[in-house]
Amino acid sequence: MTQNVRVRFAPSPTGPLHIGGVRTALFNYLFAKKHKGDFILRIEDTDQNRYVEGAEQYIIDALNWCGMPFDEGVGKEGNYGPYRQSERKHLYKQYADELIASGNAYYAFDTAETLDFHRKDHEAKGKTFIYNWHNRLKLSNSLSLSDEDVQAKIDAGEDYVIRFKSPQDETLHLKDSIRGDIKIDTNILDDKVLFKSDGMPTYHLANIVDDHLMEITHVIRGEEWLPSLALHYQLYQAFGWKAPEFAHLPLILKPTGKGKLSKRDGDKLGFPVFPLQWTDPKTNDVSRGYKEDGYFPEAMVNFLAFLGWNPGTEQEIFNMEALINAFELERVNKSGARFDPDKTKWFNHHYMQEQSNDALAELFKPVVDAKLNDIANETGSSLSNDIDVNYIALVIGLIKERATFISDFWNLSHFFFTAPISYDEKASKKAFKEDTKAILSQILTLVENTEDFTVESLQTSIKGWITEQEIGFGKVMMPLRLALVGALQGPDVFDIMFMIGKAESIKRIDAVLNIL
RNA sequence: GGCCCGUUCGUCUAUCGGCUAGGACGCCAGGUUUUCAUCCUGGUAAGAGGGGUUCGAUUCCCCUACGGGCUACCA
Repeated sequence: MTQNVRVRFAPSPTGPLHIGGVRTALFNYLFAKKHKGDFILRIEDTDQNRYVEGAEQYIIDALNWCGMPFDEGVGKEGNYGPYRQSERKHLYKQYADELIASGNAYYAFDTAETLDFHRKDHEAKGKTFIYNWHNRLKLSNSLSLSDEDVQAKIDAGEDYVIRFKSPQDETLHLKDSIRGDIKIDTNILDDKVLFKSDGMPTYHLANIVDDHLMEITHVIRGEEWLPSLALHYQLYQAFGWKAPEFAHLPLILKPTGKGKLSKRDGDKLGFPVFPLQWTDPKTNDVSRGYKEDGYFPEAMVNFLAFLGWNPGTEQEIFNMEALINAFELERVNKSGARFDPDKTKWFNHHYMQEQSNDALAELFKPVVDAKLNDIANETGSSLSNDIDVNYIALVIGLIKERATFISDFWNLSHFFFTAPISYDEKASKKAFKEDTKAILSQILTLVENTEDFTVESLQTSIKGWITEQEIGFGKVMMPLRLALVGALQGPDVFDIMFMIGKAESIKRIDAVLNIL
């Protein structure tokens, strides 16, 4: 009987999740769903100093927006809760004690100042201070002090931490599903703090205890945890527990410059690094999000999946279901991936085309209403500010292939809703010639005389007239377009006329005739 | 500094000893659209360097260089 796959995403609520974190969550989610397993959200809030209000809810909202809901976690209690480490506080001490009893850990009383002094002192000599076998006995802990002294210190209420007793002269053989075998000499490992003087466990202890208690089978996390793997392996060994499989994901690097993508890069480099907008509760600074910038979650997920993973085929468009089917940990890369905002846009353009015109119209309608309202206020004219959503959907059908974001819509479609208030200068020079007035007045007559105002009949009558008169198409179509749109851009001229209707078409041609 | 991980077009990547080194984004050119964009076609551009192993290395090993991570009573 094979064990049911259980993976967890275990962020720390120190702020909004950035796309590196989202990618880690995504790979966990894909792996879980691929194996019909469970995806668990555990909040690692053992550092009370770094807790940020709202961060936890943000993480949950972000996962939901991306379409990767968790099966168990905060607010979705399963059989392994609670899922917030702060609420599991009472659990950890006994495990730390167990390690002391088995000789795998010890009490340490060194103050932060002492340790700090040693670190600075070593640094000044070009060395690194490591708290382990080679200097343990010179420091203040239950290995260097007598049992009575230790007891006395504890009884006196002196602060202490519990440290892992890292072994000497051993070679650890670690396994990582992505990187293969890694050998580590235990002599260079330090005696990490497992239990803090504030009564909270550190990440290392809490993580191992919870992963064990929650029966996590695969730990998929960022590469920044690779150096801790040796400690974690040893902890499983010390407890006599079976270790899960580990997979360390490559990091996401800045688009330009050095280092891994950081939370601050977004606002600096002009693209979002967060899935959703985030307002810092302390400073009120707002950081933009993919959602608010107009990205579809499918586009972000698709793009993120390809940062460090690929299916081995030439297919690049994958929705969540397809990703779940294709995903394999074995095909995750080892090297860090530079983040490329341009490619995200390309994905967004693709997913834009897959959206229905009706759904997009619902989203675009408020924008149209607001814009028309602004124009009405500015010009004093009375424009309808309640455009039929079906009309908007038709407009979107004509323009969406040229849009990457919904925010592109207005610039691509304003002439469907309101007459041009000015004519592009360069375009005017190109389109308005001496004979334009004569030509346009003829067109005006044609338009006026078009009984059934359809694209076909307009086409037949205008194109027919042009052919008949033996004038160049450009001489007619360019000024006509300029009259309707205000610039030399946009969809087919006849589509535009049909959409805005006969009266409005006549009005716009007339307006140009008056200024020529 | 120490330890660990990595290194193919500008970027994301394919290749699991035998290829004219493939695809995508970007960029450039042409075509469609007498507009603009989309779209289509084509082009541009790469296995860090040096040693091995091998009939043959981008692929395996070593060294160097470079990049990245970690080095907290943070996760």
